[in-house]
Amino acid sequence: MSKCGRKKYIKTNLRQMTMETIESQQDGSVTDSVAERESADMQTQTGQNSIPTLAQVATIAETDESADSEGVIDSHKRREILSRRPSYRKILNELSSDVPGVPKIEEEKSEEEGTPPNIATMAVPTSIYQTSTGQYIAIAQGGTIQISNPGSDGVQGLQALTMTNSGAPPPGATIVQYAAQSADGTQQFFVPGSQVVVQAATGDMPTYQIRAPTTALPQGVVMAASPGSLHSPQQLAEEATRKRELRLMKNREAAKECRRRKKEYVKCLESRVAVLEVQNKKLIEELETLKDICSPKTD
DNA sequence: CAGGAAGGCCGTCAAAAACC
DNA sequence: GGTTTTTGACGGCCTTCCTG
Repeated sequence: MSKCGRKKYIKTNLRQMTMETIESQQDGSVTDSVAERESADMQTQTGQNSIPTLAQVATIAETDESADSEGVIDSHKRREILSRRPSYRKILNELSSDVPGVPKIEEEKSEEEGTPPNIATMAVPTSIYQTSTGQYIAIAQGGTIQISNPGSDGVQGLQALTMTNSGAPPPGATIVQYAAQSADGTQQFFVPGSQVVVQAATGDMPTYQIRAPTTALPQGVVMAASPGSLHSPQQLAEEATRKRELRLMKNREAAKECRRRKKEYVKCLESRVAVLEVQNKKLIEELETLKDICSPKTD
């Protein structure tokens, strides 16, 4: 198996292995779980898994090995074999409802990621726009504008502005416009509600102002209108690009969140394994004690 | 110290699941 | 049934550790 193939194999089977471990322990089988787990770990690392209950994994392993010799892997076939389980959140929440003490994965972000002190409220954004310098502007329901720097991690770096005179945008006229640079060295973003966000171009800490729009568009303004009002192929292309970037940004964040949940899920399973191992050990000891009591030596 | 192996993290794509 | 969310898979980049 190549380095990459091996790496992917381990990644692919991690979740299935841990789930099987938990499920087998839930069956109530009293075994030497430590030895078994170590054995399973070895099998995972060598890619030679042959545990009967992991028929799917074994199939993958065989496919993978034969693929190494043939040099071609049909990823679609893999997908078909690896039927998806419910989401980590769902599994963990089901686990936690069965077993008290197992933490739930909250719908909202956990407190450790908490709200930065400079943000009063984190309203759910209804529109997200990217500026020509890569910054993101999110416009929330209450007229709050959040500006995020691309280099920042997560919500850190978000800045909130509240529009004092935000009226409802004209129906069917959701328009965002952004300019590369205006003549006075500022950057301007035109947002729904006929507002203009102006970014000062100097200093490490950019400043933003909400202004009433001037009658004429500044030089260099690029307009991205709603699809219904698009005409030229260039505008269509820009709209498509904007949509794609928005989708990519959303998916990037979703992937981050998914990985965070996955880590939490794995942590939870590991702690659960530890608890069950202790339980198992106690039960074995209890069994031995009872055996001693019930079968006294006959001399 | 160079080079390879191993593993972690990230962005992206695509498909399944969930939602409305 | 269309849209959004979630997640497996993949490839790339980076770091760490080990070996010659």
